Order: sequence, then C-alpha cells, then structure tokens
Amino acid sequence: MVRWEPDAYGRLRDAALSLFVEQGFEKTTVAQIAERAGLNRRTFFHHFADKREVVFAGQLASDDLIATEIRAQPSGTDPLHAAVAGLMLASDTLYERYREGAIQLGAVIAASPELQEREMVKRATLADAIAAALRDRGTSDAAAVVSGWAAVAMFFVARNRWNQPGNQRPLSDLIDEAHKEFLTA
Amino acid sequence: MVRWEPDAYGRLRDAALSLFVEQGFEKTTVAQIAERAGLNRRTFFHHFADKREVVFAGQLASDDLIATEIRAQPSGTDPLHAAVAGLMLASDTLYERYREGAIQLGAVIAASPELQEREMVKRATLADAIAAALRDRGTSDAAAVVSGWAAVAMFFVARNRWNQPGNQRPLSDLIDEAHKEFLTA
DNA sequence: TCGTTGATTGCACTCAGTGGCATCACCGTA
DNA sequence: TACGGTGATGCCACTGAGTGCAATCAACGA
Repeated sequence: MVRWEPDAYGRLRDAALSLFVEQGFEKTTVAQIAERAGLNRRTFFHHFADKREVVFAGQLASDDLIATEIRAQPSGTDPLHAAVAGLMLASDTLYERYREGAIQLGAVIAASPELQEREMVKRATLADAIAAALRDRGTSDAAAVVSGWAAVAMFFVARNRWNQPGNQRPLSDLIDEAHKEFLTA
Repeated sequence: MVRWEPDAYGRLRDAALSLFVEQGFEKTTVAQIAERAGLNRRTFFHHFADKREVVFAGQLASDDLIATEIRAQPSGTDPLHAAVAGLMLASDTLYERYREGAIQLGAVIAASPELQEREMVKRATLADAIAAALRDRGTSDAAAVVSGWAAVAMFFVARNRWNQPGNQRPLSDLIDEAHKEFLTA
C-alpha cells in the first residue's frame, strides 16, 4: 500500500503556480497552497525554502546549462561574445517551446515587488555562473564579472521583447539583436 | 515644551545600525531597535518600509547625483564611457570620506542573505537610473540598459577592491581600472 | 524479523508587517 | 486669544511567514 501520493514537490509547485495566476502572489497563503496540493503546510517548507522560491524552481539547472555552453566556446572568442553565444545556444534549448508559460509567470512576477526582488537574486546567480565560466576560460576577474552582468542584461532585454504579444522571433535572435545594439551604440 | 525628542528617523537609523553591527541583522528585532531609539515599534514602520530599508537609507539621493553627472557628460561620449565617467565623479563626492562606515556596513550585508537580496534591488535601481540618464542622451533602450548594468558591475567590482583592508587607492581609480580591464579583455 | 531511514505531519512559537484609531504639541489664521 | 487642522507618535490586535522539535509509519535492507 502506498503511504503517500507521489511527487509532493510537483503537486506543491503546480498548486502554487495556479493559485498565483488566479489570485496573485501576495493574496495566496502557504496554507492554501498546501491544501490544494493535499499536503500539510509544514511539508511545503520541507520542499521550498520559502514561498518565493517555488516561482523560480529549476533555475539552477538552466544556469548550469548556460555555463556549460560558455565553457565550450572556442578559446579565441572574447568574453562578452562567448557569454552571449552561450546564452543564445541555451535559450534555444530552454525557452523556445515554453512561451505561454513564461508569459504567465512573467505577469505574476511583474505584479509582485517581493517576487521582483527574488528575481534580482536569480539574475545575480546567473551572472555569477557566467562569470565563473568565463574565468575558467582565462578571463580576468573584473572582466568576467562585468561581461557576466552585461550578458545577463542583454538576456533580459531580449526576454522582455520575446514576451511581447505578437512577437514571432526566437529568443536567440533577440539576444543577438540586443548585443549588436550595445556594441554599436 | 518639546513633545518629542527630535530626529526620530536618525535615532532609529543609528540604533538599528549599531545593533546590526553588534548582533547581526537577523538576530536584531524591530522591537529592540525601537527600544534603543526610545520609540515605539510602530513608529519604526512609519519611517522605514521594512527592517531591511534602514541599511540602505539615502541610496536614492546617490542615484540622483550619479544620473545628473551622466546627463552632464559631453554629447559625443559613447554610453558606457559616459556612465563610467558619471560614476567616477559621483564616487569622489559620495564615498571617499566614508570608508570605515562602508566597510562595517559591507560586513553586515555580507553576513545576511536577506540584506544581499535587498542590495540586488538597489543595484537594479541604480542601473535603471543610469539607463534613464543614457536614454535622455539619445542612447537606444537596449544599449542604455546594458550599459547601465555593465557600469553598475564595474562599480561594485571597484567597491569590493576599495573595501579591502590595506587599500589606499580612491574609488574612482578602481572604477577606471575595472572599466579598462573590461575593454581590453 | 527487526532496526533504520526518510517523507510527512502536527503543534507551538517568534517575529515582520499592517490597519485603525487615539493623542496632542505645533502652526496658521481669524 | 481662541480655534481648527496637521502630522508625528503611540497602542492594540491581527495575519501570515518561517522554524524547531518530536511523533508517525510505510518501505527497505540486513
């Protein structure tokens, strides 16, 4: 006999995201999430460090993939180009099939200062991962950090444009465009 | 007759910072801060939106000064150079006399994930202010945002080095150095 | 058969942050 | 001089996030 229904983590994540979409983040309590998932409030905090984390679940894996792509860039490439190339490659794998979900999540985050705050932390984590990959390729510390943040900025400018209603272009195109805009300014 | 001792805001800020230095941020409660300042807990929240804000009090004014300096840069200058020049000018005015305080605050922030999270928001606010100033000078949106974040990254790389024990160099030198490191990488 | 492991539960607690209302020195004005 | 408005402070009660601790009990391995 099965003691518990399987995949408590996934059920909590789904319950949370659907409630956030329905009611907004602030008006949803952890008790409601747990109830919809058929679990105890305490169990939520065994799977997620806090209520905000559930929105960004899976981010770390994306960061790893991006860093891997950057480390694989040819060794002559300058740091900013290597970072952008890595982001473009990873974005084809990670984001392209996923646009409606991303738009919905984006709206939830845009409506909540608390979630925007956490998103900034996630950007910093990504910038750090990119900087670490660049350092591994021999880039100096300052240049790696600055290139990391510049690349992250391009990525989010591009993701904004990609999320606009009516957009048809793939994310990697828009990253490339932001990069060129920066270089020629 | 004076109804209240003057400068509740300043007393709360001083009480909070001294407690954070003594005990750390997480172990200090708002009730303790209010008690040390001789005020009510509720009064704290009349002056600061939350417990984290007290650490970053005055940030907005700095952002304004930096943006003003950037807007004053000669119109031929490319965006990244204009942003860096603005940061260098403002850093001489804002930070140079203030090093010990900055080091203490830096240690408090470094010990608290909650404060690091808020610091990321403050960086984003600064990046936005820089980007807005650049847009006013005619820079395209994407280039302004990316230059803003790149400049902020240089600023914080430089501030880290400036905070190292034994450092004698002024902050603006270190910003310039980070900029050159990025450009030649 | 039996001891261990690990996911889940339940409870009690601290503390951040909020809403609403009362207080009353201070200030401008009649 | 009187008076009504303003705004900083205080008090109380409340919600909800997050934590520490101990109990439960199917599943698993020896």
